[in-house]
Amino acid sequence: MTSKNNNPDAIFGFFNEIGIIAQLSGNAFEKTMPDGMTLPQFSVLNHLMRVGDGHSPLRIARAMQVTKGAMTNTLQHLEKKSLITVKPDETDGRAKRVFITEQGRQVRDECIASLAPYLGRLATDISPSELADALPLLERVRKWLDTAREQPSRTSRSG
Amino acid sequence: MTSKNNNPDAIFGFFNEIGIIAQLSGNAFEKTMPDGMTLPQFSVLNHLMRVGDGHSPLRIARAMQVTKGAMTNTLQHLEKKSLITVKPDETDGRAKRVFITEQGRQVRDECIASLAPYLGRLATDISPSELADALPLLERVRKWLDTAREQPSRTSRSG
DNA sequence: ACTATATAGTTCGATATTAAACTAAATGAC
DNA sequence: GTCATTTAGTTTAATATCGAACTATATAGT
Repeated sequence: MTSKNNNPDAIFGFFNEIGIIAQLSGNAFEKTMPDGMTLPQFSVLNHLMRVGDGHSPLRIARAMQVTKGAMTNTLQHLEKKSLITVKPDETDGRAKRVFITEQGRQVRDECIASLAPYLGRLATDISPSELADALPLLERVRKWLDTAREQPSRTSRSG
Repeated sequence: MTSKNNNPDAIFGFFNEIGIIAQLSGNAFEKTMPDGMTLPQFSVLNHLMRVGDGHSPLRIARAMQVTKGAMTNTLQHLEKKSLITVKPDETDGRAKRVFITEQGRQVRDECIASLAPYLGRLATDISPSELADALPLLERVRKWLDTAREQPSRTSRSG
């Protein structure tokens, strides 16, 4: 009887798995992290290292696909731990600029290091190339969702 | 220089996309939902319809891969809205049994119905069969995470 | 029976998320 | 220059999550 329309089922199953994986992997991640490092905090730290720092909170929020309120929260935590510094933007009085500190770099490196054993175990059972093969579809889905989200109001983007 | 070790990158990218998709799809889902229906609440409702009701909160929590605390919270919300009823288990004084109400069934059906247009738009751009093709890998990853999670303590499972 | 342990569920504290209201500064109309 | 609109960031109120502490019941060992 479930063959009536299998489309919804496939889509549903897909997003259901995605949701559970996100949750389980996030938990596993934070459990391997030193201190009280959380996934969003690490993501920002990692972002600052990869694409460079000095950008505005809003720009980082868009890159991470979270709201600016969420980014304010995350940045406040990181700043309290002295892993980043936030300075006012000289040329724009309402903007700020985010910089990673030396301590922030160290912590980020430690996080990556402490993650290695776990990733190694994962790679033993599920080959990274398989994961890589799935990436194009995931990116397509993510971009579709991102676009669909902005269709109604067409705010933001291109920040 | 990023070619030094591409394994972590592939794995990282995979889970990063997964995380963002989970977040965006969850938001999109809740935006199309009537009332204040949330994804976890709907998931429980849907679960009760698909596998049948009368099970314990802990069993449902395990099926959804969340903690029992999270399930307590979700069930309390659903019960407040009269979408489920929770009765004591006759044969086990510390357990409860969860039942979906008639109103719960209706709301669940309305949720599915209100979701259809969105799924239709999605299916136009990304074929459901592509999503279905990705399912086996996702399931494998999910199960791996689930197993790895329980390796240290070996609690629960098989509820 | 008594005691120790395990299980079911709740509560608490920390974290996160969104959406919406709000403040402050920049930009544009005129 | 003045006023309206947009943009950057914060704050607030819901919701959710986890993990750990806690209560109550069941089970096992002796």
